Amino acid sequence: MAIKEAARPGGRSARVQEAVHQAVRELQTAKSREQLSVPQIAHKAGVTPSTIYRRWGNLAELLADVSLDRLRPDDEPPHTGSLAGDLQAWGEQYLDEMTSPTGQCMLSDIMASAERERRERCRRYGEQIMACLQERAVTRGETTPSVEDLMDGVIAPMTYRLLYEPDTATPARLSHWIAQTLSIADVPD
Amino acid sequence: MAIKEAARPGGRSARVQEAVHQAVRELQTAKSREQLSVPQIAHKAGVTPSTIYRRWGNLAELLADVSLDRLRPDDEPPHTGSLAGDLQAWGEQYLDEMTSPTGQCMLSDIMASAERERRERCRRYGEQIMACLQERAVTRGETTPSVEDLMDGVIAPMTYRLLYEPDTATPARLSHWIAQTLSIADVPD
DNA sequence: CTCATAAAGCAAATATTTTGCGTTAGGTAG
DNA sequence: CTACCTAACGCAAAATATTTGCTTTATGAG
Repeated sequence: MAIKEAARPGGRSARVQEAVHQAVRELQTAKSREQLSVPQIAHKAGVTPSTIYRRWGNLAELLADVSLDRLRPDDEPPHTGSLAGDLQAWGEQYLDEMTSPTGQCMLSDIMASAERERRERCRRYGEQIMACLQERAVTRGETTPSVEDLMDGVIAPMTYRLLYEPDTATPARLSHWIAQTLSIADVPD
Repeated sequence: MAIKEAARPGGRSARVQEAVHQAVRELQTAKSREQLSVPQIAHKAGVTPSTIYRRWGNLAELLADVSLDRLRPDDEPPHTGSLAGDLQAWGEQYLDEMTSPTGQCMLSDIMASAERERRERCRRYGEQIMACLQERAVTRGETTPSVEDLMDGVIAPMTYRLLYEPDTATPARLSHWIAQTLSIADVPD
């Protein structure tokens, strides 16, 4: 019986996961983090609390899982013709997303997770974007910093401010970080 | 009756806080984060759980409070005669501290706190160090980046890696960040 | 189709968190 | 120094959340 909801062909386990994630997402729009609880989510998802506890361990891990799931790159970052432009374009929409109440919650939930693995994935996400944009630049023949320098020069300050001081995570500062990082493109390691 | 334990003259409230913090610190050396609980801490501190719930709200906030308390600068960062040297010296001991199991827990606990205020304090801590070292440099007549550029160029990548990829938070990379940040000291904003 | 297994349901047992109310410590004014 | 006043604490009952042992069910392999 592979056809159940015509949705995801993942079997029962996948259906449960989807139902729970969905329940979390819906509840998050209505209630604040403080008033979310596992039994409540379980009820909305049509499963028993013990299913959630056995699978995710606790509320924090579940929320982190859901948030990380949402982080997937929706689509390819826009092409602007230059590395600086690509970085600015991608970064602006990312900042916009992450300074919103929803985005800030996502970041919080992810950081609150004890699982090292989760932060790892979060980092890889940024790294993939940087690698993608950098490769485009290389293809165009631009001289570019290493992916590592892009992480340190752009992703790091962006993330730092999103976490510690979201009001200062602005497009203007982003330009600054990009300019400085690209200006040292040819400084050897 | 101001003299009670000859310890801190803060009155009952301060005594309770100290007892609870102390209990947390002791338990943390013996048990893992998973097996810490409010009732357990309360018992060790000689208070009732409701006292802790009323004052801190929940375990996560209490742990964050204790961790942040430990973050206070023990003493003035060492003088080396140059900004690069001061940054490297301070940074190395900070990396050392924060890559340790204890340090990683502190960071986790702080990031898990919902209180924006706490992260704020965490940021100010870094900012104070940078401001201090920068002022020394100015006094010596060195040309230096702004405090903000130091935050973005040194603190941000350091923090990013401590949080997301602690194995790569190394003194060698620190030198790299410092060198690149100081090399753009005279680039106007 | 049948069997083996992993995941879910259920419900009882624990543990934690919240709450109402009485008590105490510390501060302040008289 | 004494007599309040208030914020914080203790206590214990009630409400919730979490864990756990056992049963049931869905899925995939043979």
